[in-house]
Amino acid sequence: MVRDFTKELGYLPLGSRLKRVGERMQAETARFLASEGIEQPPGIWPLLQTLHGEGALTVGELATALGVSQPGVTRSLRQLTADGMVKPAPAGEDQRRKPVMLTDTGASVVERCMRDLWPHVEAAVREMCASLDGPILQQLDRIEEELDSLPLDRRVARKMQERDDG
Amino acid sequence: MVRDFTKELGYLPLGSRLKRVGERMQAETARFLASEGIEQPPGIWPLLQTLHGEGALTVGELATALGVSQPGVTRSLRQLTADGMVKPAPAGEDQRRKPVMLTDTGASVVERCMRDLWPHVEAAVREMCASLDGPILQQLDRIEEELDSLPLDRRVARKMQERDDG
DNA sequence: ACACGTTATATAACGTGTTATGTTAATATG
DNA sequence: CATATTAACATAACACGTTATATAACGTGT
Repeated sequence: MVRDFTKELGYLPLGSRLKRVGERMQAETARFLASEGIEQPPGIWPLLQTLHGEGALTVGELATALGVSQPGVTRSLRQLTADGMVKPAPAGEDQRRKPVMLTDTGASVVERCMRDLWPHVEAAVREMCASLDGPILQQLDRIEEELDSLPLDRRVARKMQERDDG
Repeated sequence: MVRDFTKELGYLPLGSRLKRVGERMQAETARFLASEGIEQPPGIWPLLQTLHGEGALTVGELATALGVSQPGVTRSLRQLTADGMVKPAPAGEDQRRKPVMLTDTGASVVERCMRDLWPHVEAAVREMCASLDGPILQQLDRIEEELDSLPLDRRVARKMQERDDG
């Protein structure tokens, strides 16, 4: 068995470990969503949520708000447009600016998530983190252990079940 | 100005935020390393460190130890071989297995990092996290604030300077 | 009116991760 | 021994992020 060097090097690999744990949580959340019939990739939700909250935004505004690159937003919007989730919004005077907004379909998908799914995801994550305390490295250790013992999609599904039972 | 929805949704976007902060720290560490003449991408160091600690490992052993996909390891090793950092290791009886090990060049690069660079990176990260306390979401908020006020490469460079001065 | 600098977005190219698949070697089974 | 199954790794294809660049639109100064 190979030693796990990331645990031996203290704070040195903190960035790497944060990234790994984050990706793992995103993947497990996506697995749960897929089981609920929602196939959008994990990274798209900050964008959809922001559009839902703000109404119409341009590529650049989204990129700045989300802290991602502009071509990445362009690409995501191209896909979401093809999926019928977003559409061009009424433009102002400046023809360079291309505001977009959610379609009715997109809005109803986001609203369904906000009403039916996110509360359980949030509760499952919060509950998993509730007993965590101390330095961030220790908290990461513990989150990894928790996910090893019960992945996030299973935790959320259990939350849904409690709701159905209660 | 667009509202930052990730901060409003509590624990829901924890995975996404962990990933973002982790990537940011990795990018800033890579910037520091580049300033020291080391151009290996951030993701390669766990692999190099593991080879340095273990001697020779196969693709599958590395993939399992690092928690990444086997083709990803294959690709990384292809590049590292081209860079002269790793080479094939003496094989056993099983002709399917292709163990690799660090070259002398690779080992000396890793050792230079371990001796001269990682201690400062680790100290900078540890110092940045030293005053953090409480739930992980709050710690992430604080790390982001710390990185906003002084990026990691600048923190490490400062650590190097203190060493030079002291 | 025109020249030039800046802004907004699309596109190109690249890097880095994954899953799926193909090939070869080794092992298990009847 | 022959065949089926599994293991190990390379390769193919794709997804998703980035930086660099191209193009169009806009603003400013002369």
